[in-house]
Amino acid sequence: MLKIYNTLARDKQDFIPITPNTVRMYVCGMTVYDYCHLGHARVMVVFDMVYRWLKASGYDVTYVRNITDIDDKIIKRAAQNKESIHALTQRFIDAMHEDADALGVQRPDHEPRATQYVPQMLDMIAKLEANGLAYRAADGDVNYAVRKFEGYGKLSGKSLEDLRAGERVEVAENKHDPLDFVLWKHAREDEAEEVKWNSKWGRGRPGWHIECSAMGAELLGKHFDIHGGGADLQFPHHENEIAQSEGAHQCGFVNYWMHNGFVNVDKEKMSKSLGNFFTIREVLKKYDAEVVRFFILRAHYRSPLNYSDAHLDDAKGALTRLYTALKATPLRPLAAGTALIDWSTPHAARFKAAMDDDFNTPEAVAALFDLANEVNRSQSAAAAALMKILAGTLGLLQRDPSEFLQGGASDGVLDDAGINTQIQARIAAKQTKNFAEADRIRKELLGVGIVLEDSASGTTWRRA
RNA sequence: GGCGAGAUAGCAAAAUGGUUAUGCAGCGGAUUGCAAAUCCGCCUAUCCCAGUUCGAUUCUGGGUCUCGCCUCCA
Repeated sequence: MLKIYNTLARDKQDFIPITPNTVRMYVCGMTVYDYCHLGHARVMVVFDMVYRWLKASGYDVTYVRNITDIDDKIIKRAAQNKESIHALTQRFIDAMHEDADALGVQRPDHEPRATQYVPQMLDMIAKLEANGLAYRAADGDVNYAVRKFEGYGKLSGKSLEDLRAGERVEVAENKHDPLDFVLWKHAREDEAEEVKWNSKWGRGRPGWHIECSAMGAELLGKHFDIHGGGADLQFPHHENEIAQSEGAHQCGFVNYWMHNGFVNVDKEKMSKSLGNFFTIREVLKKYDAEVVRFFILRAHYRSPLNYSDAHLDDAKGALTRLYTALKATPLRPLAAGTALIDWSTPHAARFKAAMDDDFNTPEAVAALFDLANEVNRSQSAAAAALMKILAGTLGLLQRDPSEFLQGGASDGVLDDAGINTQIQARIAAKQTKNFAEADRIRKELLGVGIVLEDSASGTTWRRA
């Protein structure tokens, strides 16, 4: 039985889908005005892992991850760049897809863009207004009346009183309550026509929170199973989504809320404002994308994940051990697909128990290492095949081992042919017992990051 | 200030009311021409103080420290 930590309950709960064997999942995606950083990588990889595990568990999953392509920062950036909103967002959507593909992140079933669902949002705002939960303020904005929604604060555990008492809540005269948030922003003179839509409340554009409520309902229904995102979205974004969706539809919205932890740098949250972020493409210049994916999955998704080169190096070494085991043992030919996994075998059972326990990937990975040990010891083709299939449910170890071990950053000094020439020269030297020469060649290669490994079946190489 | 999460060996990171986490690093052995890889064995832990208990790293209370949210944030 799969258990999921539900932020709403602050506890692990048995996962029971609304419709048997079916899972409908929505994850808050990116605001596309810049390149994705490692924090975004974590959300994508974590929920890709969830998506894969749900499918491996036999569920028919519909996964939606939205794209926010209209918002203040986008408008500002486009103006700075003197380019259209559409050109800007399309550029960074393409970049995001490149990054996601590199990290082995499967495309969600739907990637709705906010700008394509404005009518649905307007519809929803109208419902909220009809239900007495929205009002048009003096400045022309349509706001959500937080005080009118009874359950406000149930996700984040905050009470309206506490929030109001907080020093950082701004007082805005146009709002009935400082915590009221914008559903529809009135059009501003200085903004491009491209960001203005007609509505019964006048020209304008949607507030941020309404897009997720509207697109979730459109693509998954008013009531669905899982909603995910970074822990920083818990409040106010997800709290507001609940207020909007339940307020408009007058029914339950999401059963399980999942929030992943941050990527930190020196124990501080990686963020744009602190300037301590690393973009995915920047990191991928130094590290293999699968190493980055492995680095993310080696920690539990709710724990903080500290980023540093030392940790990436460590992840690389660990992943190398797994691929080395696969390299040494031929796989028993098996068609892909989890239907062939015998979950009763000890390693598979341990792996499954770990994954079913709130997606405990560190424990699942530990099972993989134990399996690698067995593979190395027994040279069992079946064990190697099991290892690869289990890892596949995490999106790992699917490449040819040699590609992984020999790939990566080449310093350009030697190509494969050059390396093989050196290896042949060393074999010749060894045959004449000229070990000094053989060692010299090996040392020379090591100097350019090539490690030679002799075995009964010959000499192979990998990059350090 | 309000609310929440967490403190595990040199580093990273799980789990557990008593019994091996796991990876990297380190040490010893096997193997190797020597290495590397691999195998076998070993070493280094549970922030502090009380309490519950036959027994607590695990539960309870207090403390210290760290981080996050309360403003855009994945």
